[in-house]
Amino acid sequence: MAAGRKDARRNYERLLTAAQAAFAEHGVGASLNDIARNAGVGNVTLYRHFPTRQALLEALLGESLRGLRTRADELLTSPAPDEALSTWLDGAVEHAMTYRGLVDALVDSLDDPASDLHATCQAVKDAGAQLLAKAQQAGAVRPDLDASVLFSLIASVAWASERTPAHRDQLLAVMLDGLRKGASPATIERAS
Amino acid sequence: MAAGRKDARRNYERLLTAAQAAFAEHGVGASLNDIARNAGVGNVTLYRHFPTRQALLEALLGESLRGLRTRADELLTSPAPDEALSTWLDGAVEHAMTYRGLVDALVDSLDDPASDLHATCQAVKDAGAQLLAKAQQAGAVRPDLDASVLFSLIASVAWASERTPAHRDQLLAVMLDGLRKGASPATIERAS
DNA sequence: ACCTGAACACCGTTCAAGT
DNA sequence: ACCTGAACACCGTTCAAGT
Repeated sequence: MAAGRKDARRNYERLLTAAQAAFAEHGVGASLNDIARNAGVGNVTLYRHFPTRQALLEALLGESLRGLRTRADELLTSPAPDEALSTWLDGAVEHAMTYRGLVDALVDSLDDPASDLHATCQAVKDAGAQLLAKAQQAGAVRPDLDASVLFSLIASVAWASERTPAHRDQLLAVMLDGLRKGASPATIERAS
Repeated sequence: MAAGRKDARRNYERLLTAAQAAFAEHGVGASLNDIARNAGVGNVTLYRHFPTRQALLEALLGESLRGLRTRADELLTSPAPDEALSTWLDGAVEHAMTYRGLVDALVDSLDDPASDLHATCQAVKDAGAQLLAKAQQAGAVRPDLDASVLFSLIASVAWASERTPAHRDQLLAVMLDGLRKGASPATIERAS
């Protein structure tokens, strides 16, 4: 959004403001027509600036989500890798709960290289990978997990917490304890 | 569906068959108009038999979901409460993954007493409650959890597993280990 | 009683023009 | 260049009639 006509820039900003309000109120499934109308703009103008819903989410949340990577870099210097990972996971879950339904979009984007949110989600996943690896090297976290599963864990806790906010702390606690190398071995017995 | 006109009964069956196929293919968000059309029936006929989408899901899955309660009763006699709970949770997660998006409907129904799926979800939750209590009494599971959180845990694992089936076993393993009283019980007060 | 086709108010997306 | 109103094909839901 560097150059361009003055009204174009103004419309871009108006659309972001309206989208932020709509997503906050109705979740990420909010009507795009409503967003355009509330921005005082034709619906095609919205589509030109943001070809997909993910593009809108990326514009609104990309910077803040990529901030999780910076945060991970800081936490990598921590002397307690277990605690560093826990702290980071707590923040990641919080970010994934920014809007209702956001976590669905994030998970879908990670699978879809064509999504406008893909690179951002990948950055979050990579940030988690580093903290996970360090905690695993320190023997604080079970070794049979990779960053992909860690992303799923964040998403699952965020998804459930979004629906039942009162459960958030306990869901997180169960996940964190489950990540730690327990006294009981990792393998589970499935009915055969 | 005991009495009624012959064509009404036939339409009811046809709708269930079409709904099952549609949900299996497109998830629980499948078009109701499509279901009616594939059943060779007017759309209003669908609405009369099944006033809501949840009513359709209840008709398709109610019996099988309530089977989780019977299964829990059986498992209550097991001498290993920890294993009994794990086995039951594995099955509950499986049931919640029957259709794409089903877990969303289940969680919503539990919160909403007016939902046609509410009683069924409540039965599942109650079934889990018994196994959870027994495992907690045996000291095999952390005491700071109730059946409501357990339901959220099932739902969260089912939700993530549905999107990434390859993660299912590991997500379940992390949850099960997190449920167990770990060697690092930060949140658990010890009575010594 | 039980059914149906057609209408209604939405949705996302794309069109043909306007300045 | 950048914009807009109107159209298109959908959706769930409800209508006015039909047998």
